Amino acid sequence: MDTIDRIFDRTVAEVIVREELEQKLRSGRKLRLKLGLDPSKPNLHIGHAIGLRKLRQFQELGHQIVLIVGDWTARIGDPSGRDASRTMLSAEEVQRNAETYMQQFNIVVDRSRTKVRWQSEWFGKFTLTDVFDLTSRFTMAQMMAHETFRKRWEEGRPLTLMELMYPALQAYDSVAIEADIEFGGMDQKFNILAGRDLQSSLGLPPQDVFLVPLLPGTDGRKMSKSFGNTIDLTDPPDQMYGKAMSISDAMLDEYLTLVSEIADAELEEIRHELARGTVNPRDVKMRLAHDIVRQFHGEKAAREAEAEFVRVFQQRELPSEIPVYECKDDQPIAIIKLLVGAGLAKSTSEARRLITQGGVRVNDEKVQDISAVIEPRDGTIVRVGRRRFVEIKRRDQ
RNA sequence: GGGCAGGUACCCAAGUGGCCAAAGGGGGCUGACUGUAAAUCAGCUGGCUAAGCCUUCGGUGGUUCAAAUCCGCCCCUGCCCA
Repeated sequence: MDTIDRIFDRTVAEVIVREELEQKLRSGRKLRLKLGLDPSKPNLHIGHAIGLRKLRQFQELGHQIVLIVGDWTARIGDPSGRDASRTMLSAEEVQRNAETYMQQFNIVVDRSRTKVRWQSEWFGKFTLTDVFDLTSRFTMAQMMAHETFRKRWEEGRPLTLMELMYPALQAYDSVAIEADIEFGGMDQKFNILAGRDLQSSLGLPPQDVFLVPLLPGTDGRKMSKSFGNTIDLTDPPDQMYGKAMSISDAMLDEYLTLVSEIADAELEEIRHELARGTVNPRDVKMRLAHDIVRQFHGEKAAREAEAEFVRVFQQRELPSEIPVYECKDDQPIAIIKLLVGAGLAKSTSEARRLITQGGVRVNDEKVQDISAVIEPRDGTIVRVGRRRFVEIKRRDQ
C-alpha cells in the first residue's frame, strides 16, 4: 500500500471517477483541490475533520488546496438537507465567520499550503448576461433531481428561485479556479457534480469528486449545532472526552471507523470482541474518547481528560476545576436566588423545579426546601445534577 | 390579479368562544438504575414578589362579561386558475 493507495482508505465514501483520479495522482502533476467554505456556520466539528485529514494527506503529496470562501453562496445558505429557507447573512457576518473558520481549519490543515479565494472575486463582477449564460446551462429537471429541492417542492414548502441557483454558483467556482478535484461531505454530491457538468459544458476538463461520509451526531441524528450533538474542534479536552463518552452504543462502530486513528487490523479485532461480548463497550468508548482528544489536544491532555472523567463520573467526585461564583457580601442568600445568580438555573421557576426534583446539593447535602437560605462561605460547593458545579467565594471588597 | 387552505410554545403538531399556560410527539432537564454524560424506566418542561398574579397562539384594530378560537384590515406561506 503506497501513499497514493492510502488516500482511498476507510474514511472515503465515494470517488467519482476513481480511475481518473488515480491517474491524475500518478501523473506527478500538482493538482488543485477545491474545498468550499460555508461561512454561515463557522464552527468545525470532528465530522469536518474527516475531510480535513484527507486534505492534509493530499498536501503531503505536494498538491495545492484552494479554499473558496463562499461569501455569495453563504448569502443564499446551502439548501442541501434543509427544509426551510434561511435568512441571508450580512457581509460583515460572512467576514467574521470566515476568519473563525480559517482558524479552526488550521488545526488540521497546513495553512501555508492553502490558497484562499473569495467568490466575490468573480461574482462581484457578474452581469445579468453572465447570470443568463450560467443559468441556461442547467434545467429545472436537473435541479429537481436534487432530493432536497424535490422534497421541498412535493411537500409544498417554500423554495425560492435564489436557492435554486445555489448549485450553479458553487459549480461556477470550479470553473473560476480550474479545479482538478473538489472535496465535500456526501451531502455535497449534487453540488460538486454540478461543477463537473458545468466544466464539461464549457469545454474544460471536469473535476473529480471526492466525498467523505457524513458523521452522525453523538446521538445518531444528523450532527448539528442545533441538536447539541456535535464534538467541536475547539472543545476543551474535558468536554471533548465527555462528549465522546456520550455517544450512544449504536454509533460506536461508525465513530471508531471514521474518527479514530486506530489501525485497520486492530479495529477488526475490537469489532470481534464487541460482537462476542468479551469486552465492555464502555472501555472501547474510553479508548475512542482518548484517541479523539489525543488527535486534537495531544497525548498528555487525553490522559488528563480521561482521569478527570473517571473521577467525576465514575467515582462521582468533584471535578478538579470548579467555576467560582463571587458573592458580594456575606449576607445569607436564598438558595433560589443563588442558583439563578450563579447561572445554574435559567429562571426562578427552573430553580424551584430543580430543588423539588432533588437535583440540588450544597456541600453534597441534598436541598429539599424551596425557601432554604444558605450562608455563603468560601469553598461552599453548589451542585446541580451531575455536571453543573459552582464554588462560592466572597469578593474582597 | 382571482379562488381555496394555512401561520399555535425550542421543533413538529392538536385545539375553532369560558373546563387553556394551551393535548400528543420530539428535544431538553431532574431522578432511579447501570457499564459512561450509553440503554431503559419515572417525573418535570412560559414567567413572577408563587395555593395568587402576569405575559404568550403571524401583526393590528374590533365584537363579547369572556377570544388561540368570532369579525375587519395588514404581513407571510402553499395549492389551483391567469
